[in-house]
Amino acid sequence: MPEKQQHQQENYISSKVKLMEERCRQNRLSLTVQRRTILENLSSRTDHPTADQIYAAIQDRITGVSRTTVYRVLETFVQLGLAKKISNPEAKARFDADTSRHHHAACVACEKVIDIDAGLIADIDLKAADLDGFDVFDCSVVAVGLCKDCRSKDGGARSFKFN
Amino acid sequence: MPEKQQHQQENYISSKVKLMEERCRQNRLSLTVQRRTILENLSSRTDHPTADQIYAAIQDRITGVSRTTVYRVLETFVQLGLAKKISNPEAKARFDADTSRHHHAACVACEKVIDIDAGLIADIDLKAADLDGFDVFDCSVVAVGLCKDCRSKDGGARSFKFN
DNA sequence: GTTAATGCAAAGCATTTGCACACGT
DNA sequence: ACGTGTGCAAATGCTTTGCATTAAC
Repeated sequence: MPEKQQHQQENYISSKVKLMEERCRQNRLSLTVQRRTILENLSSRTDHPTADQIYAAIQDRITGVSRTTVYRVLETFVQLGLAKKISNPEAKARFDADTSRHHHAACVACEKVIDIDAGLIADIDLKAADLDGFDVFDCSVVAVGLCKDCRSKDGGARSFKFN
Repeated sequence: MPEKQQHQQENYISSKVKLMEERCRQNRLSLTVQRRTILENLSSRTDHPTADQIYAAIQDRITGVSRTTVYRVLETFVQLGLAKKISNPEAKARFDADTSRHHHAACVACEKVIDIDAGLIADIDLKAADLDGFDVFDCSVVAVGLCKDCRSKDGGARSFKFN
């Protein structure tokens, strides 16, 4: 890695860690070695690792970390807005007999999935995007949020606060 | 349900079943009660059920169906292009320290997830869509396909053939 | 000193697999 | 008859939970 790029990378990671420290203080969460190490690892990579891949990667840095901790810490990061969990609200496969192109909105509270009519959203044009040789079979929009019913029940409770 | 709507619904379901029969014959797959019942159930609903929800729903229609069969039949339907599996390529949570809006392309073969720069895709405008009171926190495009590497390995093998 | 976080082992779900039997063709 | 599909039970894999111990504030 060229020197300059490496410096930028280090800056990025340390600013991420600083942000975490700030948000942890705001929410009376402890600053632990595990949280720092996991965030450093996650910020240093762009491959969207699974919890287990992070667990494997930090073994040599902290001996004796448990998988459990990795899962818990990552969940905390998501709630603190420091990381995103992708492609998976509630890790269950859902099926749809409607194979025509349309989009989905998933409610984080009740797990309901509603359809969004494709005609009402401008066509997604992937042509301009750099897909690095990716051959796209299917492509759709996934919105994540709170449905009408759950919205009226709890104002969209976010566990932790941050700006 | 109004009479007319019910007729349309029944037509839709039976045409789905006919399509399945056609594609099963094309691929030397047997026409079984289970396949018919599961497809009828899936086509009659718009709530994107999980395998287990379908399993529960068909209990009174075929006593003694097994969960296993429901999973297997649904998988077959996906391969026959009769149904879609949504929000879940490989049911594993993946994390991303980059919380800025961007999109993802997931490879069905190697499970790799690559980023698509949001700037290169026209902004998704959900305003026109009928979201039925849904409060969207986050919204992104998920593309599913074959990455460059896997594309060169196997030509994008599809298990079954259909038009 | 309190409160919160960690590690361990065990439990919990969703999903898959191996194998014998039953069914569709 | 033959090949496929099904059901069962057990296995697998990811993730969560309860509880005692340890670390952070």
